[in-house]
Amino acid sequence: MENDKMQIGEAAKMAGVHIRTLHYYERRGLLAPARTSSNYRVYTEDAVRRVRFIKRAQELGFTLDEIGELLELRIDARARCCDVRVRTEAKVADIRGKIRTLHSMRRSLEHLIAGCSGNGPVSDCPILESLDRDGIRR
Amino acid sequence: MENDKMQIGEAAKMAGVHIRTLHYYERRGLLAPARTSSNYRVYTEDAVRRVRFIKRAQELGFTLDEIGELLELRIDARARCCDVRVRTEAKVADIRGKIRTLHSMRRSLEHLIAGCSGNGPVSDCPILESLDRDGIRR
DNA sequence: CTTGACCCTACACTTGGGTGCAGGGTGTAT
DNA sequence: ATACACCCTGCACCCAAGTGTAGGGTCAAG
Repeated sequence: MENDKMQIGEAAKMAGVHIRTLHYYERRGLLAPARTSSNYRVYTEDAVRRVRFIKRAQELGFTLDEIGELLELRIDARARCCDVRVRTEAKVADIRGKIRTLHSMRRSLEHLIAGCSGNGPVSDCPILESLDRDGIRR
Repeated sequence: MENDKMQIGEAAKMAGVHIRTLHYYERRGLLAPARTSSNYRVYTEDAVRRVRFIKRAQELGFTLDEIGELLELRIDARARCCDVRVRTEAKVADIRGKIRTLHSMRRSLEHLIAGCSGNGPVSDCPILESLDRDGIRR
């Protein structure tokens, strides 16, 4: 019955994070574990699931602030599914923008590489020359 | 003859950066301007070109450390063009990896959105449920 | 000779997500 | 009773690439 109560070390291990990360999430308001009489934090399996939720949302590109909002939405009974959907769509748009930027960076670099034989002294290097002379090609 | 000598304010304006950025680059070892007798920094047009080089390389995704290496290569007479090319190719590989990660993040989020009607209370939201339950889909 | 624009250094602060360490307390097994 | 693993707090530090601010010094024009 009480076997899902654990100390911070075990909770950290189960969630796959550092103890200090749990401290940190608590400071950020993402966790609020109970305490024993000797002031030890007590975590439940729910808390561990919550931490896994946080890590997965991070992998999906959400910041801790955004994750905090998602967690609050979950608690707010008036919140609607579409609130979550809108945030997720905004994050997708965000990611699209990052991908576009990286694509143009990659194109520019590939262009530079194509103009470089790889031989000769660095003084003749067309890559360095181009960085000297040109703007970024988009 | 001496008309390419300037103070930090003018150099910053010409390079399109903040004065404090030039201080910072100097601390990072990317610049080493001469000094007047009253300890004012003196920049040449070469220095301004160097700063523009730095900014362009940053736009291409190089860190200041990597840019420092590129600048040193330029000075090293034994350095060969292919040294620069190798670094550039590594950066392209790096960018490819970032793009792949972002693509998988986007796919996962789009998958979540597709499963969400946008209606109903948040307690039924498939997006939050999925974050609770699943790992990231790649 | 004073005003204003410019410069100097050193230090602290920012964002985001933590990590490290010191100096203490707790709990249990031997 | 003491060794050992575990926990607590608070402060400082890390990365990158800067920005902000205080408290001074320099220089030219009016």
